[in-house]
Amino acid sequence: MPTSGLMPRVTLREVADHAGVHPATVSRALNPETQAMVNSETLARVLASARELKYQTNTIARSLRTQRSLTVGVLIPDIMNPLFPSIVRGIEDTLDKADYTSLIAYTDGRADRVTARLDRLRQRGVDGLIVATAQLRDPTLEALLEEGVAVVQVNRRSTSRLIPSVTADAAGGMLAAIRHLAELGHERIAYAGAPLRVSTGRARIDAFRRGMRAVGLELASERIEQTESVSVGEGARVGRELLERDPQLTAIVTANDLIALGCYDAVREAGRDCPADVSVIGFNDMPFTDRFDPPLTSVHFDQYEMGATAAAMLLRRLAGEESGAPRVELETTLVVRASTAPPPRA
Amino acid sequence: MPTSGLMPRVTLREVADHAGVHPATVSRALNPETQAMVNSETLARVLASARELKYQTNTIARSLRTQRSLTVGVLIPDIMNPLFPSIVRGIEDTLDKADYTSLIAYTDGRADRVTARLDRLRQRGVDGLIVATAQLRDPTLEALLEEGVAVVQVNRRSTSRLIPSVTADAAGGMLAAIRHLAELGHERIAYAGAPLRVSTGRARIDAFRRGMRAVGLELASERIEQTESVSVGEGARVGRELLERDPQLTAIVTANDLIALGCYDAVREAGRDCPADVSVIGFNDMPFTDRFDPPLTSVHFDQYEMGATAAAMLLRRLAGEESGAPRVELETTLVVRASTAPPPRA
DNA sequence: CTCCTTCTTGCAATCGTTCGCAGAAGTCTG
DNA sequence: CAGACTTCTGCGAACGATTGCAAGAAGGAG
Repeated sequence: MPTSGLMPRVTLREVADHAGVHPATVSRALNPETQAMVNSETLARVLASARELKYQTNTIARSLRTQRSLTVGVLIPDIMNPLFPSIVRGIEDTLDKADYTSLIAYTDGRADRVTARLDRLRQRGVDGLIVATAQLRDPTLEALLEEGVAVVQVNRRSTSRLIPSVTADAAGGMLAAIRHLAELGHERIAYAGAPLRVSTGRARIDAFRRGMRAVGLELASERIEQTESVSVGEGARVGRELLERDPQLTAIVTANDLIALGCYDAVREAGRDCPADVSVIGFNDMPFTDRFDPPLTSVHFDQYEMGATAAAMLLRRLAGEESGAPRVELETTLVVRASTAPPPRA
Repeated sequence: MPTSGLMPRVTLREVADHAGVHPATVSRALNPETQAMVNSETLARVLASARELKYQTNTIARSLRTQRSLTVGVLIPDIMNPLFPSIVRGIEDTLDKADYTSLIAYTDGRADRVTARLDRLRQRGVDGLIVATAQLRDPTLEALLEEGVAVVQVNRRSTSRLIPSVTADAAGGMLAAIRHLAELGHERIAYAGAPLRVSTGRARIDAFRRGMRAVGLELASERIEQTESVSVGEGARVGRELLERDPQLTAIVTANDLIALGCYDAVREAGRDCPADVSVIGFNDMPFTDRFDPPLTSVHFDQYEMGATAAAMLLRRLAGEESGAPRVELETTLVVRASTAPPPRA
């Protein structure tokens, strides 16, 4: 009859009986907050009993009583995108230190799944949420805000200034990318962006435009295009489009490493070479970019750190220590590798 | 006063009052199992009330009462290893269909963290476990088995034949890899393996030995070495070692793509070229291997499928439909890319 | 010796469900 | 029309912890 499941078997009551005290006393003895209330002699006895019986608090029972689950929901668009494991890891580690556990939910970028996942998480009684799926205009998030749910956005953010967020500094990264290309001598620079309905898409195209102006280069609308979704395939499609519209372009700046990979394909299909004929720059500097062929020049930021600070912000909020809605922007730097080179001589 | 948390606010009792019935009736009406017990008229009324009040069951309360959390713990050595996101995704998707949720825990491959994570999961009352961290001799797993906990191993497995597992067919993959090299004309083939304390390390070196014998090639012990851990750095170390011991070797078969990447580095450092001078073959065929420089020839298996079948096995076990301990081996195939070529002419 | 603190512990209610048991209708059979 | 049977719903006790309240003991002040 091996079907005991993993539920902890020894209860508070049993420890109490063993130590000859009331369950309430055991509860107090085991909780650091209330430990001071109990006589040091009894405390020792209770602790000994607990250890002997290998007592473990039943989190479920506690949560029911205290109305706090010590659990945080994490909404991720797609775990297959190599950007997210590092972020998740940062979240996980910091929550862990505060005895919180994270419940991760994947949405595949589909809005209907967002609500479904959200309901699921709510049913499980999460105390707060970290959301990496924010749309620029996101009614779902605003509804959560209305309800007074603790929410923090990571990587992407919505227009609502009331929800805290941790994002990467698009302006700095883009400017560095464009400067780098300009210094190499590029002039006809194209942009392959992410969908405008998410903040990263929006912020990065804005940053691209400003950056081009800043270095005094021409902004031709035929050299700017967005993908429908963030994927290698879409990147290839847009890359082809750009190369067709302006065969003279010598560089493509992208909003994302996956899109950049797609552009590699497009360049190759057009019978050209990266970086000899066309330079390509990515964004995010996801793991293994240095291994690609050619190694990808990309805008880098600390992804682990992004997750960690988002989690820390949420914890502060849950502890009631923070009531504002800070918008943290993480520093970005350009990592130059081999996908960028001087333009071919005309 | 925005601190309501995410706990569902409307309770069964409120729905009952609204519908003019007893809470127990609402409970029965909402549970598919017991729905048949309630009169269709009352059923309709209760359902209407529930919908109107947007009732959502409080999973925590239910779990406390039923002693089942509908939660499964997943132990992963390292989420940063690109092999695991796909597996996790497969697990997640199949659990989801059965209304189970997964609690993911990362161990960083450290044994002490395994027990800590396990205690954590147990406190949270998981119904079963999917373990990707198994050591070949794993007392922890055996202890769990003793306790009658439902456990399934994925990717790696321990020696205990009592615990179900889903792994990749090492023999088939290795043989295909060696055949491929032999056909290209290689003779001095080296092996860079994973640690022998995990089953993948053990199984793959055995498979390598058998494969070499099968095609009639010499098995020189100086051309066989294992890493201490599964990482690019360790792969490079072992690669260097192998190249130093036998500078004449023309191919390296590895137990893992990360190790293969390390071998790329070692080959390059030795002033040689892959694949012109040294061919390299990986194992796992993780995402983006086709993007590496050169694109990596690797032994492939369906990682998503691996996670999915492991989850399905656990679910069956939890439903009491399965009492044996099946050991599923997933088919492996060699994906030939550009890291393998004929050996240089002597 | 009484009154008032301070410390320590026990009592019992509560969190939101589920489920065994029992009872109230209603139906059927002979 | 009595008795047996089915169908439906309510009652109340769990599940395992936490916590406000009260009470007993001990000690000090007046």
